[in-house]
Amino acid sequence: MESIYKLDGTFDKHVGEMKTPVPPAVIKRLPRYHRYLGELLREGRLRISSAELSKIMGVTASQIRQDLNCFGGFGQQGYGYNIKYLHGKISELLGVGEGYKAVIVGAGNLGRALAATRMFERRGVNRIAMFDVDEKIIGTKIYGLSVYSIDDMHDFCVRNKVDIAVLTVPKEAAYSVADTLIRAGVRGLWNFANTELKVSAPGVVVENIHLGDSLMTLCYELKSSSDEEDKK
Amino acid sequence: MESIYKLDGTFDKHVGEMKTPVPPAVIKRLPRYHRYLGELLREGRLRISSAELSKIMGVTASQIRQDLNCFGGFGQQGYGYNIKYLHGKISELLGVGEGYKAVIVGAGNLGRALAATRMFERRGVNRIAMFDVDEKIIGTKIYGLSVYSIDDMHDFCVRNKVDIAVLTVPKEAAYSVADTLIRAGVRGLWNFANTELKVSAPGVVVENIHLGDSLMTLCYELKSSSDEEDKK
DNA sequence: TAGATTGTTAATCGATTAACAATC
DNA sequence: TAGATTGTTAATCGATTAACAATC
Repeated sequence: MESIYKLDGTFDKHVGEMKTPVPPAVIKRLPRYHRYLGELLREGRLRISSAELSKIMGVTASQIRQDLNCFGGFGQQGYGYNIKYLHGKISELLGVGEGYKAVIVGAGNLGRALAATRMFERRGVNRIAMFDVDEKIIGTKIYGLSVYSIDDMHDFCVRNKVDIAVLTVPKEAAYSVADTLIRAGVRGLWNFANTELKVSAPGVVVENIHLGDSLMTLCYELKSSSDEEDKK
Repeated sequence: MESIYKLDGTFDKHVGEMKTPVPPAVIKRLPRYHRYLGELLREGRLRISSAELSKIMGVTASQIRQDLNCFGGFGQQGYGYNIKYLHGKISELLGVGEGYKAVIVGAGNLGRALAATRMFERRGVNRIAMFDVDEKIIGTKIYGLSVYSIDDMHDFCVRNKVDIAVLTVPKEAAYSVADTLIRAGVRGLWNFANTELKVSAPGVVVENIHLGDSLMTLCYELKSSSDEEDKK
């Protein structure tokens, strides 16, 4: 079984031309592909077929091939997909390795929890500071991250060209904090405040997290599954 | 402008017959409707038209009417929707008020953060305990919740008929913890461990949370929006 | 070469939107 | 009643699956 893949992970075939705009449904699935491929990579696997990946991920092989083809021919007939190459390609598409700089605003429980994870490094995002209003913790370090006064946030973000802000503030504060951040040039808001941030500033993107929605979905499924039991 | 709605929120029209199975796309939207309607309710609003709600939520009025009609005629021609009635109906559908009992497994940063929120009460879910392996915190209380040894988890869950477990444990522990919980009769797993729990036990439902996926999506959008800027 | 597996087209399915008659 | 707004059907759009020819 021969391969056109070279050792350095490059590819002989002419690929990578972005064709039509990538469907939103495909984009939503990319992080999941990225996760699974990363795992396979860590296991030392070199290649995988759409059929095998489909079994692992619980989707159809057809969907995998269709999805990956939105970005150009990543695979090779008779061989499958090179895991390292594919993982790298998806990383690229998702902006891993862009070296984005992030700050965490709000050093409460959730802020601390996020400060403690390796989630950011893993995706090439650098956390460089935390901000809070609580005098007692300003000046301290939380998991290696310095906590500054929220009064210094604007200047800090301008000076350090911060790309992303993680909002773990009370919902009453969300809009004013977001406003300050956007005026300081921050373009990505990851919002955990208990409100849906709607921002119209051009070039600014927001990802609203609603854990409560997920809890509700769980309750719904729990209820549905009980209802079904009852029917029997 | 008259109304068929009575003061107690009931409804004269014959409604509520569940027709065809509700499309998954609609179910995914229900928590969001629930949130917005809850907010309108707190603002003291009594009724709303699909047109107005569509503006607030950023979806089409057509979709709202289509969605709500999956569950029966909740609205009234010429009047709109009664907010209290509609909110209650969606609560019911989602299983709010079923009085589910939940435990939090893992008293790390995220576990604490979840213990501190009012997210559970708000949705009628009662947290009744936390579990951890750390001797130093076993026996203490975190935001009013007693922390027990994970060794006692099985018996506790059986005795108290626990419905839902929130997993904030290291990913290495996730499967063994999940296994213990399921054997103790827990039927809903809300999984924050950094791995996708696949459970085949009948009647057990799992909601996997991958915050990292959301961060990646944010990076993707950030990158796309920069790319667009560049084009100009 | 023969076998495996992709890339891609065509068919199916489901979700969204538009339009308007029904009706409050 | 007249105006407003739903419920519902039909049209459109997008996403998924199936199938197979291309090709490594």
